[in-house]
Amino acid sequence: MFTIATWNINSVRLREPLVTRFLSEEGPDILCLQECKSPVEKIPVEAFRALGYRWMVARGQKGYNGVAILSRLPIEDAGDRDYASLGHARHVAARLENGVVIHNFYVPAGGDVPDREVNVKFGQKLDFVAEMRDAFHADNPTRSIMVGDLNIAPREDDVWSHKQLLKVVSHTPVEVDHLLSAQDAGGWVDITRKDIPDGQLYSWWSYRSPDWDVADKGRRLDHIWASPDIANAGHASRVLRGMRGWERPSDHVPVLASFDL
DNA sequence: ATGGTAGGAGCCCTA
Repeated sequence: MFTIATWNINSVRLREPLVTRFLSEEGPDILCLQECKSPVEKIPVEAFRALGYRWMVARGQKGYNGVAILSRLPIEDAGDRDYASLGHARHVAARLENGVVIHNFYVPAGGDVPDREVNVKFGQKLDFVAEMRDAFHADNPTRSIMVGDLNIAPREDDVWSHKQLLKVVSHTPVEVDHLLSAQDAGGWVDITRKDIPDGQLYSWWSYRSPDWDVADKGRRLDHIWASPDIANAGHASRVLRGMRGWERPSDHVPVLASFDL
């Protein structure tokens, strides 16, 4: 059995103390980070190594994006793909000794206007997810787990107001269609919603909303999916809402799951 | 219809 967590950290260097606190308190076997905003060589690996996280597979760039997989189980680099040819560090994969492959994604946020004719970034987001769909269709993933900040909240109960967010990037029908097509192409099972099927569930609250806890205008942007052959092994999903209230928090909180593999 | 906050780089971009 192992546990896996995904967390958009919004600067791994600034929030090194939060990462070490989380690793100490929760002790996931694998932690997938997004928005590290750091070249790989400047990620504070020694602090993580001191807590037993001896392995890291990462892709980075200065200032933007960046994905890393920290692990206290041995992992090897399983490559990356430049979805939508953006030249961004938004995907990396690692392989455990038991053959399970972990994909860590940071899907583009997509800008403010949900129209690719007037907002290039929205088109890039749709293209990115369409290429994920094509890759999953071609690869037919098995013994695989995919996690990350997908920047799309697919279900009505993944947002604070379905009606008010229908034209807000992250919950528009075209984005949801793209995401569900990618999920379907790989046969991926949404482990978080398999375990927590009912009710409002969020992993992100904007920095711009003070009083985030009371207002609770959240969205579920962070996901853990499993290939269909191992979906039954996934269980014990959690979303650590309380961490949004930590000092100098990320605007995202960790999502966790366990796998009996 | 608007503005609200945060991080990194470096006087503006992205989220």
